[in-house]
Amino acid sequence: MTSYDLPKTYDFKSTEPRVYEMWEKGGYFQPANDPRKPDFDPAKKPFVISIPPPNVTGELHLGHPMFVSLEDLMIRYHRMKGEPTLWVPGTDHAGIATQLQVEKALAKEGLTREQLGREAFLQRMWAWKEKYGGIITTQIRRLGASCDWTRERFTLDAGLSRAVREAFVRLYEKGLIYRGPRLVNWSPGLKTAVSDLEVEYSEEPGKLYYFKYMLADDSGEYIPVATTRPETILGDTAVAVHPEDPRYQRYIGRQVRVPILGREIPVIADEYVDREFGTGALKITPGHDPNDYEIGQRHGLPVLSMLDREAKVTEVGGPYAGLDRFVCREKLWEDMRAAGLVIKEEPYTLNVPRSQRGGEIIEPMISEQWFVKIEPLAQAALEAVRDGRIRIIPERFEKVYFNWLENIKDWCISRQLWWGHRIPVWYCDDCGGETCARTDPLLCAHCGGKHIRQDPDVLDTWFSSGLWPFSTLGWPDETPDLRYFYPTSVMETGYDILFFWVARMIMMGLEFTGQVPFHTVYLHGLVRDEHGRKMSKSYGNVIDPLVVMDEYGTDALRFTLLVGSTPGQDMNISLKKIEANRNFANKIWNAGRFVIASLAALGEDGPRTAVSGQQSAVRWTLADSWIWARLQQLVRDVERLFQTYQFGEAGRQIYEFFWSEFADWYVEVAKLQLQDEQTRRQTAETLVRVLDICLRLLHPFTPFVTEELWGHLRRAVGQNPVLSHLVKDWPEALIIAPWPEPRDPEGWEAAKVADFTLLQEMIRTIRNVRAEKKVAPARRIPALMAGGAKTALLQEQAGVIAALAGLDSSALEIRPAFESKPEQAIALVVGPLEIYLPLAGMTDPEAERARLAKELAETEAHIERLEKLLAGDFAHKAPPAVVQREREKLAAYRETAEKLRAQLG
RNA sequence: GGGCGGAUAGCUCAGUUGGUGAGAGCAUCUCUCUUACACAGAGAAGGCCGCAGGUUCGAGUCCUGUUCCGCCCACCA
Repeated sequence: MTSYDLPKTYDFKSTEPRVYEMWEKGGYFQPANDPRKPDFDPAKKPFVISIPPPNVTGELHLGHPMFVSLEDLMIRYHRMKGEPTLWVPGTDHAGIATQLQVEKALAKEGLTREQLGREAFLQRMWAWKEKYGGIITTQIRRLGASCDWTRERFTLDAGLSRAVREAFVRLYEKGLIYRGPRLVNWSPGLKTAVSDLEVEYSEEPGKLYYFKYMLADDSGEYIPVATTRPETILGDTAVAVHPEDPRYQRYIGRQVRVPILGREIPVIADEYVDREFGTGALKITPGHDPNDYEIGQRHGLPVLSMLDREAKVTEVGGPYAGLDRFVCREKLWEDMRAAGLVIKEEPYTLNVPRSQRGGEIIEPMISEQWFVKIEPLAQAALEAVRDGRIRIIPERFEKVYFNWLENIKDWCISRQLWWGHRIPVWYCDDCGGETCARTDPLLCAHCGGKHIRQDPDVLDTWFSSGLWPFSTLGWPDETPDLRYFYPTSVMETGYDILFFWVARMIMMGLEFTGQVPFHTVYLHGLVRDEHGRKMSKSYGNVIDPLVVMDEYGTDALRFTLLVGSTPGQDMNISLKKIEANRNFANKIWNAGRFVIASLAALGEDGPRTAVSGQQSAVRWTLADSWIWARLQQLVRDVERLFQTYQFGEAGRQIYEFFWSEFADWYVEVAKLQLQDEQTRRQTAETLVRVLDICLRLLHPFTPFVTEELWGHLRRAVGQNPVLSHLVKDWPEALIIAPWPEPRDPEGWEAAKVADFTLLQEMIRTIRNVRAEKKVAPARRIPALMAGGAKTALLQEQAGVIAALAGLDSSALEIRPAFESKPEQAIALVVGPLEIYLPLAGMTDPEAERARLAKELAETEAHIERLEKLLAGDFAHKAPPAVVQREREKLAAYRETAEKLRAQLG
């Protein structure tokens, strides 16, 4: 006999690392682990996901478990379906974020990157990456991610750098990349340009400053102007009024004098000006405001840059040169007040642009930058979603996507950083020509001169991530991987990077490969704390996934995230939920222990049973039939839900089935059936088969506990002389076990389910009364039952009923009907059944009558409602099946009412 | 200014072709250490499904309007 000694509580701590190692070493994460199968079976359609590459030195937060759980779930599901399945892992160099980390470390040594120099700084960067780069992938492994680590990539590695270079050059040659001075969002702290997406606006209290723009003719007249940024007065090159504004019409074309500086600038007319706002006159600073820039272009105004890279005033600002922008604001305003130019200040709520990274105020500034002419790319990307080649889940994000692409502006791709892909363009000192090349050139392509210098800037991080789905598969080379696995299948990521990343991948994928990079985009929501607040260190509400995994196990965390989230919807997480799911993992474990233990008992007398010819014509018990039918229904539902990306609902249904039907009911009945020589074997077999299928269904959700338990089950069944045939075709690990196939329901199923459901109702009713009457749980009580048409069922199930309802089976009497109702008994009616519990001394006739009367009244109310319903339009307008169902309900209520009346009578 | 999402039990949330007695987990109350599990079992209580209209035989589910909360985009000084 086999002795199994599994711990009472699932030990995730020792299990998880062992199981993960087994998977990874076993090669199961690679598309074809079976040596007999070729890697690239042309007959099969592969399922492929590119991981959203985390920042190479980033810290693990709940966003990671979210996407890892979802993607691993899909990957495991498809792998179990036997599809060649590939999940490409990797990390992102994350330009600004990573560079900032290293600069911060340098600052502790009192150093800046400028002091170190570009080359030495980059060495530090790489050293940093080597030191911390492995942490995040180790943590992602801990989450159970079944990525193919042999294909791991990094956005700055040689292959991907070549892809970036190729992409840039192609766009350049096509004329889709250009360089020029433009007004861009400048981050003075980071000293780089950032894209529109990297600017966040926040409402903050500020002031609206009113002042006088004096006419230059010394007439003493002035135009009142209001501004929120007085320091930009130093860069003004015009004052604009509405052409039809009677207040200011006479000034149009005249000159006014810039306060303090005394420069003369024109008064211009432009329809852009809103007469209602402020004073109706607008100062124009083309060098530091996007709208003013536009107006300036229209009127041919000069552009002055009054701030430098660090947001200090330039020589344009005359006496204020060198001052910080905010110091200048104060100082200039004071000086203007002294000069009598100030009218007033008003409190005003500003929408302040801030850097998504550093948080400091973004300053619009003119600078020389590289741009991608995005319009043609955007058109193709719009088309791909419009015509359904790409589907976004949830669908409403398609609208958001359209809206963004339809109003897109050119993409500023250059960054004044050092950590990243350097712009592959060289400038010639001799002829001034520009050389853009796939490999570093030695000579100028125009004049052949050798005095060339590479552009100092690097590319926006998202430029390289935009290539991710194909660059990781070998592009620009036509590798076997690229041919077989591209386009990928699903892009799963957070909705917060729909524009940053998803849209750009689609644009670049279409541009460079002519194909969509994936056919489905699945967007998950953000993870928030249990009251829906954003997690942040300052709130102190951060849940650290590592701590959670330590305390509750990875499966609990994964299951919580998977079951608690709906696509595109933010989710609130709490330790309470994780704890509940830790309990579920333990439930799985213990149900498994029970099944395995039941085998051991069977093994002892197994051969005897086999010899006696039990295996022929096994008659399933009601419970066997019921659980099997319910399981088949579950398999069908789960399949449908997976196909429609409703993973959370699928998880909930498996949970519900496993706990409330399998563990709470079937296992309880099985305890009886295992004691009976007649049913022992089939019960063990049913337990094994149901558990097996449940573990397969659960595996994508909770891979560790299911793999571990399945291994134990497989071994135990394999060693069992009676049932070993059950595991003949089980593979060596659950991760590659075939996914349960849905089958159409068989004819007998509905009736068996209905019978068992009636039994459950009856048992619950008896338990309820026992609890109400405070009958000691251990006390076995007698019962009389009138079964009517269900008498045979009840007689057959007497053992189950007695055991689960706590009845004394020697005092359980089941007949079709009773002539007269027993005295001194509690009467219960469950559908067509009458039950009497003769609890001597515990019954109060008056209370009993009241209880029955109340039940009757409720039943009659139901009858009345249904009669009315069936008499109306419902009967001929609703589908027949629905009407039939209501008719049956009505009949059942009538039967119940009749019994109740008889008992009261 | 434009768009989107949420509002269902005390709390956090499910509820996807509208089908007619509204679900889960946690919390609460009562009982039980019954040989898988106290990270458990049995039972109970708890909900004009935001509000107002409409469509329909039938609405938590579809339409219109509305209130509150949140998010995204745009950026009128």
